[in-house]
Amino acid sequence: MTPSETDLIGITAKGDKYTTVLSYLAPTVLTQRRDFQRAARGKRVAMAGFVLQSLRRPEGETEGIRIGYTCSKKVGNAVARNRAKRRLREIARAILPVKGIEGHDYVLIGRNGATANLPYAQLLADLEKSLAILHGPRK
RNA sequence: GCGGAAGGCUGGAUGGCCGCUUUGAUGUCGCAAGACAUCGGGGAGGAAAGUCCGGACUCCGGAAAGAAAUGGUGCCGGGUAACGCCCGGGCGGGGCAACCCGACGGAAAGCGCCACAGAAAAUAAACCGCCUGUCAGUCCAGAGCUUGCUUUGGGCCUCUGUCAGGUAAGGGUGAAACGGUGGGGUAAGAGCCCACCGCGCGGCUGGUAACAGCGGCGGCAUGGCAAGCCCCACCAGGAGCAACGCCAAAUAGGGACCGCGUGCUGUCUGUGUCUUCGGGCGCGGCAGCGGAGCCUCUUUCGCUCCAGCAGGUCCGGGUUGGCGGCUGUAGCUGUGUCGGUAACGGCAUGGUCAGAGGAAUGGUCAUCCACGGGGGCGCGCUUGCGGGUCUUCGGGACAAAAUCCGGCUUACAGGCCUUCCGCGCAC
Repeated sequence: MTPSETDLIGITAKGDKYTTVLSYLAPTVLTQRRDFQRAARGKRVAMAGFVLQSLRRPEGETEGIRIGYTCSKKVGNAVARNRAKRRLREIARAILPVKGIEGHDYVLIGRNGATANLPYAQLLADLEKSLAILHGPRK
């Protein structure tokens, strides 16, 4: 995990191969509890299928986009939680490398029923919309 | 055909695009660890679940035996690595049957409890009742007179009451009332006597056994609850893969060895020193004795300590990260064959391809297939049901590995198969 992260940073620093090697830009996944707790203090946007939290990390920490997923027991049993997390991962994989902003931590939270059942296109659109709400006024 | 009983299988399919994880080969980069690319292989379940039992494995507790405590199991025999599981059998209960269900050892070791109701809930007792006797009245006869009372005698036929005794048939209560039914017997009754049933004891026969059958004896003793405590037999040391091992980092001050030092007695062709040459004293090694510690206790064996310390050298508890443990073997399973009623076991042969780790095994779209609802068309007939076809809408049970096996329990849409039972119809 740690070597891949440094490698990724090395290549993005060169800059030029941006579009061809999208997979290089795959966001690092959050695992530590304290990262989730810190992100929870940041901005949040609630959509029908999920809740998005976002926080700009302080200067000097690791670079790149980081993303975490949370599905509590409110979402359902283990099968329902797994399905919700997988759909959240898919929309994050499709949107974040393009629309996400360097140096931010994002946390996607699953919602009971909706995350697993809403149409996929709506989830994609909602994630774009929520990122625009988070980053829009600042620019 | 309808209604059941038992057992087993299955748990959507195909394709396009985009991913995740593991692994093999090749290539590129890199000192290396490794990273990336291309091609190829693998990637949830019958319950993966509940975490309820039994193990494997790992660590901890000095070893073994016994005891106590605690917990569990509980008809008999077999299977198994083991089990509280499975198979077969017995007994009891349910069902017309197929079949199903069973905390199924002991209540004459002891304690405790048995609500309400009822006279009485356990060394039996006696409320109503039934019967016998005594006395009084009633009854019969006589006498007196105030003519409905007094008194004398008789009787026990009828009834009423008091008292004394017999009885437990009947009544009523209850989940349960001190054997049941019938007959004899009696003042009324009663195992008081008899027959059958039940129960107990001992015998024979069958069975490995649980148990069953047969005939004998005993007049009947032993109410129920052990799912209240308990007794008996058997089984269990504790904790768990977040076990545990290794590596690195930073950190904290624990342990081992060396040095100096160390109960008593004996011993040493060890050694130092003193000597009057007998030996004394010190140090060291070994043995014994005593004391202390070592699973809750006891015994035996074993181990450690019995003096600590200014010092020197080495190791490193817990934490974080990484690697291992980690998936193939008491294996599991298909087929054949042999033994066994069966569970299962032996032999031969084939397959065995999840291994994540804040946790992959997917996301999405299309078509099809189950299934459900609506509508159209035509068909059968028991006239409002059956099945056919077309179209449209909905729509996919329960539930996701987390060290691994054997079980149990619980959840589960729809579909499929086999065997058996009862009823109806036809032959």
